Amino acid sequence: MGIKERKEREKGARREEIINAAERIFFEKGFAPATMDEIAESAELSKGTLYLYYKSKEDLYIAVLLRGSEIMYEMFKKAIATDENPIRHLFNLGEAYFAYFQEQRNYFRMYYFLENPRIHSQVSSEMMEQCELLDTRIWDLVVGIIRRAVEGGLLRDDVDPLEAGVMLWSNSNGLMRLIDRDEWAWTGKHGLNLEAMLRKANKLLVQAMMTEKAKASFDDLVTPARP
Amino acid sequence: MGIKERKEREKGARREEIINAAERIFFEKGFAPATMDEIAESAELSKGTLYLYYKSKEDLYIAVLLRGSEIMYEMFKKAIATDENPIRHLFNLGEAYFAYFQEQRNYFRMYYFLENPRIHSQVSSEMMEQCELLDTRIWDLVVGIIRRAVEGGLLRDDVDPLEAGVMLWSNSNGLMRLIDRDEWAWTGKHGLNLEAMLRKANKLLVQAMMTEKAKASFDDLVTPARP
Amino acid sequence: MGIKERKEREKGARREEIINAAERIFFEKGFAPATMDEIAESAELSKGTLYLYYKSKEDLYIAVLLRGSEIMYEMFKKAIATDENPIRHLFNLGEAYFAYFQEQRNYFRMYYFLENPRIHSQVSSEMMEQCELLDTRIWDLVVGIIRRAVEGGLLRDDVDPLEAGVMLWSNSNGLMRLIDRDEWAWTGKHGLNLEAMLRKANKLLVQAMMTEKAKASFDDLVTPARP
Amino acid sequence: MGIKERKEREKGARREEIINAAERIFFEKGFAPATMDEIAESAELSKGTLYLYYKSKEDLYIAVLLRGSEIMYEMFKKAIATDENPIRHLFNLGEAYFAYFQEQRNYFRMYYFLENPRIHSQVSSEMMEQCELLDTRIWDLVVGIIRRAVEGGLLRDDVDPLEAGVMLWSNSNGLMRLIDRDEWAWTGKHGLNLEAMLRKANKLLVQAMMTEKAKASFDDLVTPARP
DNA sequence: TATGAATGAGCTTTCATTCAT
DNA sequence: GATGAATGAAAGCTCATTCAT
Repeated sequence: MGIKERKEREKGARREEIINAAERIFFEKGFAPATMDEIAESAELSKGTLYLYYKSKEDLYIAVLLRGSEIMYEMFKKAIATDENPIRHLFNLGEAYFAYFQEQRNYFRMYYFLENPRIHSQVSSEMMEQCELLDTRIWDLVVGIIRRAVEGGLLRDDVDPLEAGVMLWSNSNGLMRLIDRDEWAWTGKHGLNLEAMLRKANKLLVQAMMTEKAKASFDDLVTPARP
Repeated sequence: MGIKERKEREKGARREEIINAAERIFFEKGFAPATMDEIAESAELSKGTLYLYYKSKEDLYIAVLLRGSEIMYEMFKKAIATDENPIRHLFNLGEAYFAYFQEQRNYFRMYYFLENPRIHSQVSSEMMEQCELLDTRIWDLVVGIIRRAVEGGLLRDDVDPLEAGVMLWSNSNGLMRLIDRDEWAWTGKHGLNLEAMLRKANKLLVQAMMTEKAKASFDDLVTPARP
Repeated sequence: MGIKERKEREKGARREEIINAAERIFFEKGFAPATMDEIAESAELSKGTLYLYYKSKEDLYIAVLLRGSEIMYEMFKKAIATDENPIRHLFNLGEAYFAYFQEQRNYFRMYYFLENPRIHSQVSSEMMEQCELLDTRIWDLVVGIIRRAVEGGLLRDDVDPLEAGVMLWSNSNGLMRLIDRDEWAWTGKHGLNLEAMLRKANKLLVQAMMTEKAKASFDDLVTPARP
Repeated sequence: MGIKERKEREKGARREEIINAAERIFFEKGFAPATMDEIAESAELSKGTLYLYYKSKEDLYIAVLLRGSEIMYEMFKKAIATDENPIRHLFNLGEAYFAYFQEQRNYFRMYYFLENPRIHSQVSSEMMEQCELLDTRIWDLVVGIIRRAVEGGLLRDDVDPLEAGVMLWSNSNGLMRLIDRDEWAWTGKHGLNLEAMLRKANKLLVQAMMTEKAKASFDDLVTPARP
């Protein structure tokens, strides 16, 4: 009975190896320029074997992407695994997202390059489902935090948790893309500190949604629980 | 000497025709799926002639993009060609950008697809220069408005005009991309009004940068000068 | 000693199952588009097992074909298992072949697709032998009938039984292929009744080979024995 | 003005060269095993150029086939370009078809291999039209001869010209395929003269359709006009 | 200047067959 | 005997770019 299990394990391991290889190539070249030949070679497998484990190049891309989302999810969970107040958690999430952006820049880029609709339309439904599942889990987490902040009287009660989340998220993305693509231009030529701006903009948005009471004790709220 | 001028004029006209054709194709298909054959056919020119006027497919793409920036620049200029106060002008610029996003969606998309690093790296230096020139003109305009708002005591004097501009711009972009790509998901499934959110977020950011005095007369500042 | 027999029986049964599956797939898709994977799946066996029982895809194709020939042979035997006269038997065979064509169209088509020389050259010698064996049995049967007709003074004695058989058979095939492939064209566009033509042509050929005596009593000869 | 013509001529010549090369490869290997690479190499052209002149492998196959049909058409026209009687013309056509079969065996085979429906469905409409045009011309010729024979009182007036033509043609095809595939078996092993049988069967069919008057003077009718 | 024929590298996917377990 | 993972060759088609005319 151990045989079946071992086979399962090996199969899983093989899938891992393939993703590892695909990751190396996609990170380096992006989607279109990457070739299945390169990935196969990098995985030290035949091209045919790749297709034994993943239905298409697009699926493989998504599989790598999912790994990135998984990482992000874990980072987010850890960011709120404290007994701090929701506002603090919200800032923690912002920091976690920024850390993800900085530490896992390759995944971040893959996610954005995903915009190419051609990839989107070729992905198998299984992969799609996994994507959506993970997406949902991440959003649930974020929205949950904001809701708690509203319920706790820290954010104004006319704040829609999802709306607030989307607003902060898209604001972050706008600046992150800037940092990713043009940091040299803005920082070097114009002396901007884009990272600080990102934090500032988010802080402004959050403050604008806070109740008067919360604003009054803002420093307390956003100071790490244990210095 | 008239001959030389005529030749110049004709050359310019031919370049226009080519961009017109390229635009039609790129708008319809995006970068990669568009082919030089299609563009040549649409321009009623031979493929070889295309290369006589533009060095590469990438250059052609950028040429179309530049036209979009030109349009944006004109819209921006018009948006501040009133004798309103700078805060009002700032909101006008925001609206102009949103109008550009809505009315010139094709250019907006082309601009973002530009992120693909492959395109970036193949563009000729002449094109690059033109891009930067136009970029500068647009940013000068935006930054100028914000500077005047600071100088006029409407925005706090610790506000860096460029920083503020970039912040508002990237915040807008983040939400615009969302609208462009996933509006159906966020609006349909979750009932969000992304357009309203965009305006709200920008307003919050601007308010957060306003002086107390300006905030007090906010409604006056942002009400159109003459109804 | 029972063990060996059981094993034999099981082996035979397994071969049957495989042919059943191969048949389903080949009938549906033809030779080239059918894949060993599909056949294996349809047989609920592993691909490797297929190769344990049949040397190649081609062999499997021939194995299915043989089953078709077997059916044809049985139909032919039944067609002459009456105590009618040889001319009647000859027409019975013609009808049997047509019935085979109509009822077992899939086998008929497989047989003709066999013309592809690629298949031919990959078949194992064992399969080839079986093919020839069955072929011989069928031809013996046909030739036997014609010989009896000659010996019985119904067909002219300058008629070579094998030659006559081949003539009738190839004439039938020519029209059957037409029916199978292009019936809609000839029937629909030109109003031909290809089935009637097939019968007519064969009848003409047989009549042309009959003795004067037999021709005189043609109607008696070809009227079913018992109405 | 000569330039345009020369270009036209060269383009035509290039198409010819490509067909020549395709012919060599298709004759040797058949459709599926032939590769565009081989054809390109044989044509001393790049693969891309092939696709400049022909839309697909299938189209190229049909183009070669059309050449075969053209040859057949010319042979048929020549076969009846005498002032002989229609019955004689009919036999001439039979001989011409057999000559085509013998001398242009490769084209004959290509035509039959065409049965593969996969080829059929991929052919461009222009090619299809050309095929049908040529087909029609050939059939018009055959049917015209038979009609004249009926009108001249040589064939019975219940003979449908098209039906008679199809009957003779499919009968011929049945035997030709046999000759092409299995001559060695039937001739070598069983001593049949398939070629003679083909002539005999057709003769029997024609005779069976002749009027009594014509049958009486059969020898006169089918003896070449000028020995 | 304008043409358009020619190039040829490049890419994903399929599948019969093998072989270690 | 049975498995099924792994192979790797094969193949059609596209397209940006060049260059002789």
